[in-house]
Amino acid sequence: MTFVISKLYNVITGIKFSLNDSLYSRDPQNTELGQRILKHSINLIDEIGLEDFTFKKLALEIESTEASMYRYFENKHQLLLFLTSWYWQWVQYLISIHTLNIDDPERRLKIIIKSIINATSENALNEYINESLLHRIIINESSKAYHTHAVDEENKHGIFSSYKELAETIARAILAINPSFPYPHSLASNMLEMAKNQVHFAQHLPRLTDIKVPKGDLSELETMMEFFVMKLVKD
Amino acid sequence: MTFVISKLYNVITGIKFSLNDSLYSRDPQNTELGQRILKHSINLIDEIGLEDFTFKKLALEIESTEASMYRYFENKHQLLLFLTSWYWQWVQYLISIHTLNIDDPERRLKIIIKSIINATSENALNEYINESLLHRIIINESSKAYHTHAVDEENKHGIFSSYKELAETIARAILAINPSFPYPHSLASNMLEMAKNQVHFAQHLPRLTDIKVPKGDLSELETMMEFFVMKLVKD
DNA sequence: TTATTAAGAATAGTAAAACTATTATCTCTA
DNA sequence: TAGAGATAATAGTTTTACTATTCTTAATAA
Repeated sequence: MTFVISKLYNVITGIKFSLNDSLYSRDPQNTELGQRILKHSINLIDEIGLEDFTFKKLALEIESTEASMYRYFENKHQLLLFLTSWYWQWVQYLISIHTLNIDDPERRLKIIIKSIINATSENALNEYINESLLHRIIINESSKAYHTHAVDEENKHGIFSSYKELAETIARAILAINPSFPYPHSLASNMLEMAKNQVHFAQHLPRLTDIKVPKGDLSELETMMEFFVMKLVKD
Repeated sequence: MTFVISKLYNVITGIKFSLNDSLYSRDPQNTELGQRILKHSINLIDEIGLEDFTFKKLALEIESTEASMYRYFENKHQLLLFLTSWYWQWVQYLISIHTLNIDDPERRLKIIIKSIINATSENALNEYINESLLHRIIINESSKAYHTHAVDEENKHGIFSSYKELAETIARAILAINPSFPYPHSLASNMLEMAKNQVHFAQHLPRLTDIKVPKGDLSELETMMEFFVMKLVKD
């Protein structure tokens, strides 16, 4: 019996990404407490927002201690960086799966758009990350990850590489359709930002958008994104 | 002599906008200390970033007290909201001047693009707001203004109306070119966001863009924005 | 001229956030 | 069974983000 419990203690379930060392003090994916930190921080940030989120509140939720949180992440900003990186790797992973045998460049790009937008509804088959809530955090909080005075320093440590690699993937797909398109990287990053912002606007500042997101249904966003991207990319 | 000093004390110089009541506790544009708060907060936020910025440091800079800062703004988030609102009203004002006698819709939209991008180089003729630094703050920090758990509450109080009115102006200009364009508001907000993000990326995460901003020269951004917008809007 | 008001300064707090350090305990593994 | 690694428990410190109160001075209105 104790054997089962002690074994359970170390079981790592589902998908796990290799993330840059600088995104944590100790990799939370590898321990039970680490996974609980991820799970509950996603719940709590979604619930009260990053500003009001503290390690003390998180520890209370988990029934652990503040000090234990600090063994995994230096501060809540690093935790946010971890969560966003994880998310972008997840999107990258979904794109690679869904475009595996697709040769038509236009179909590829459309699948990429779909993957960016619907990453939330696919299940990572790990128990500690709720992609749907994480998606909401990405929409609401992720811009804070790179809008900071420490961007350059953090960038040197490779903190943003998953985001940049995802943008590179999209840029390549754009060029596959139109090799002379002059702004593939700008369009790629703009697609990612637009996918976030337009949902946020639809939900909070509806005069800033023309789409609706009824009950989280993102199909209007997908139609619009396709319209924008295809009109721009095609000759 | 005392007369001159006491009179100087109350001189309000240059342009002044009427901003929503909820953006301050006491309108900083109306007093000497208020103007110094605006001026030095712009300098200080630009220098150390919003995260490290505190009213204590600001008071030290101004040689006033923390408590006095709180008589103008409830907290630093409200100060950020004030600065961003001021900036968007400033851009709106520039657009209205520059498009005054322009009837050709395409020329109008191009002037709008130019105004959004080059708002920084025009002088407001008031001494307490440095538009160039403020523009950098907008680029680096303004997204934090509406990415907060209190968006809905703040939106109810009309906090974001200058941004929304500016977007509405742009949307109308888009429809003037192509009345059947299906996403005028989304394109308008995306233009504003893109103008910020692409500069930020060029300066800090260059793999996310194709433009360069050498020594703050924004001409490549303008060319790209025109390309994107015109290709999308025109039939 | 004086009384009133408003602006700002000075002082002195508090509560919470954001950490850090130390020691103890517990469990797994060698 | 000893040692390593993970987590807990405890107890701090510093800084931030405020609030409250009193005092002084300047502007203004009667």
